[in-house]
Amino acid sequence: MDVTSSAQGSARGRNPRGQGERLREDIVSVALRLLDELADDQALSLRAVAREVGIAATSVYIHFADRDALVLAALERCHRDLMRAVDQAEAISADPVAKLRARTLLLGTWAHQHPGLYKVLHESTLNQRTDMPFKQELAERTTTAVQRCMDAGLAPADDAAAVSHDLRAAVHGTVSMRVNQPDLPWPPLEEQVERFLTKLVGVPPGSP
Amino acid sequence: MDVTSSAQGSARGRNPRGQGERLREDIVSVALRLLDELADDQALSLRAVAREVGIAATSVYIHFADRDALVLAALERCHRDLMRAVDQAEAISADPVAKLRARTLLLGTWAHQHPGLYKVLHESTLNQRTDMPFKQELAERTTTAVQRCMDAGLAPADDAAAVSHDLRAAVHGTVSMRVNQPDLPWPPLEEQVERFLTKLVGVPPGSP
DNA sequence: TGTACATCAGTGAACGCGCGTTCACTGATGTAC
DNA sequence: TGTACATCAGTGAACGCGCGTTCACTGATGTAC
Repeated sequence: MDVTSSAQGSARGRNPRGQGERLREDIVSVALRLLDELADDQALSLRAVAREVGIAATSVYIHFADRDALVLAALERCHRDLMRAVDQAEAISADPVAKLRARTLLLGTWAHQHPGLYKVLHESTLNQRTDMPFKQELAERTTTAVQRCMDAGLAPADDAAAVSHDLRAAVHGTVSMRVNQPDLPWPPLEEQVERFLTKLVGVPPGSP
Repeated sequence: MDVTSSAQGSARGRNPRGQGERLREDIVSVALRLLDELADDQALSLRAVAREVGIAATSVYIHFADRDALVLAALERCHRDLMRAVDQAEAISADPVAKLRARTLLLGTWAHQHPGLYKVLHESTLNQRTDMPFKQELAERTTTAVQRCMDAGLAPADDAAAVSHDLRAAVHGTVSMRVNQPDLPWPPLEEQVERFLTKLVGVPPGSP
């Protein structure tokens, strides 16, 4: 049996001088992995994170004030990564409708790949305990994407914020149902998203 | 200071012979109240329930095999009560569209009144750990309500199951967003539900 | 009518566990003189 | 070039807490004879 390494597999040495921030990144990465597995912010223990990183529990306090600060930092990185992925997906086409579709679908597939993180980000009780202002960016960008479709005449002119909210609600709803009851036989997400886009936003059906 | 009563206020005496089941109902009631406050099934402790009921923690085991069995029993009663409320709301009118609207709105207002229970019922990790077959009834009845509108010619004939799923997803989505971030300025639920009914189901707008 | 016994509705002490957090500490590496 | 000192990146023991669950038990009430 390998004595030099613990549960997480790779042995951790002390970081060189000036590189103490590396540990912070490692802690956040492990926290994100565990949060995705647990699908519940309250279930994540600081000690479990430390154990998995391969450090003493007390070392977490070098970088984070307390458990909640750690979870919040993890969710902030999670959100940043997600935003970048959405931006990339949108960039594949210049067509406003294709952009809106790509962004919407990416959110759906990301949730499918990271159901636990999706739940923690949008449904954990941390939302009640502290507010996460960064989350608003996602909503604003969807409204921008909807507005683009209207401006280009590809969707009937309307209150973009209201339409965007309807679309986000519908997509969040089906994604939430799929994430929370993964064993039920759900219809294909693509077709449902297409219906939401045509019925709620009013974009032409089946455009590229 | 009143020594005869504990935190919950009313002193509890032993139930008379043959009435041992009363305690079971009391435990479930308290569990529901705490679940609504906590909004998280994992956060509910058997000991907290016992404390609040005014009994020894061990007494819970007389009626429930373990903590999860208690939570499941509570959610089953919660669901039963909710179903009855929905049925009552539907009964106020004979018009299929009014019925569908009433049922949909009641689910929304119920969630607003019991945000914690809504979360536990639909978003808690208990959904992953055990399945709750009774929940399917709610979905089926919505599909029935949609089908009625189609049969009466009040909505375009379509796949009622798919339309029902779209409607439930949209409503669950906006309710979930409102419940999880209660401090954000949400637009009126009635108007949004009306949009979902007209755009997703295709019922005539503003009918009584 | 009396009494032994069964049943019922609970109780109290104890178990081992993992948790968040505090505290004083270690030992390697750089820096001022 | 040597050495005292500061800084950095962490550690280990300990705290008190609430938890789920097990176990042997109590004391009131009904029932058979």
